[in-house]
Amino acid sequence: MNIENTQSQMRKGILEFCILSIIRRGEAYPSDIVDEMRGCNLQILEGTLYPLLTRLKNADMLTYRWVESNSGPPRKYFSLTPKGEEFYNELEATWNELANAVTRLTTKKESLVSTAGNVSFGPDSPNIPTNTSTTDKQE
Amino acid sequence: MNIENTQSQMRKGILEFCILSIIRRGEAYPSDIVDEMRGCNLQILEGTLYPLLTRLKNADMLTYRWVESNSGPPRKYFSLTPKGEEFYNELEATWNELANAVTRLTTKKESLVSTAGNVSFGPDSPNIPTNTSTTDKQE
DNA sequence: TTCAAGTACTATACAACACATAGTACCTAC
DNA sequence: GTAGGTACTATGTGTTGTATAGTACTTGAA
Repeated sequence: MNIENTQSQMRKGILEFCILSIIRRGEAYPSDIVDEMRGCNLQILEGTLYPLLTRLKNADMLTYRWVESNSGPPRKYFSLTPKGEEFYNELEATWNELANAVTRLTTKKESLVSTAGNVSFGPDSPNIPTNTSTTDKQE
Repeated sequence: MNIENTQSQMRKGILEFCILSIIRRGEAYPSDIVDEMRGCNLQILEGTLYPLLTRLKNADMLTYRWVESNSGPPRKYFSLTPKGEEFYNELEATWNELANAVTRLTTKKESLVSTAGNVSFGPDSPNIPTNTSTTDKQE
């Protein structure tokens, strides 16, 4: 439970969305995409991107065409299919809902919950430990 | 690659953040949290929440105290530890960065990439298929 | 011509996590 | 004391990002 891991989890959820967004603006091949992402402070690795593109292609969200390069092997330039466009739109809606929900949650004031203070402890509850803040591991 | 799955992936990354945010406003027990999340259109299930809380507690981000209920067994009321506060602040910063990055990506205009049109096809490239839009599965 | 270096893509094993599901313990009420 | 509800626990599964190694093509220099 380190911070890097959690940050990576956050990124993870929106990777597809970001990649589709980049491709949506115009054909792109993997290195383009990596550069774009990095330019927006979004880490992504080859080992992540290639499988993801393959998955999207096999789901008929993307197509590609081979384009020769003058500095190395040919490249796969990806673009969105109609189905991919539709998918992207749904993801965009989802993202907006999510961002709204987070904003609502994090900006809400306190004292909506926390009725716990009114409930009295049970002095004779059979299995309830009496210490207020427990630190015992129980796995 | 259905939309529900991807939406779930998006949620996944921010679950910890949201839960910490709720607890941060005041002590809460699991059902409180589920209700709060649902109230913000954020689906979460028991089977997800309980392991997550246990993980956070074992990482010393949360503590709990037992509080008797007058309608069932006693409840674990969770609250943030200092370490948890710190963790939350880092997550908040990460979320803001991420949200910014997505905004930048999705609102960027086209025509920054897509220089692909200028590159000519190689008619004699050995292993390059000549069809423009491929649909072959290759796994 | 052949060998090295760089670029582009592929394949495989691994770890983290949400989710589904079943199970246990406690409480209240009839 | 037994049934039903609430709170929490335990285990297995599928998806997916990541790490790492490997293959194929191109260019350029010895």
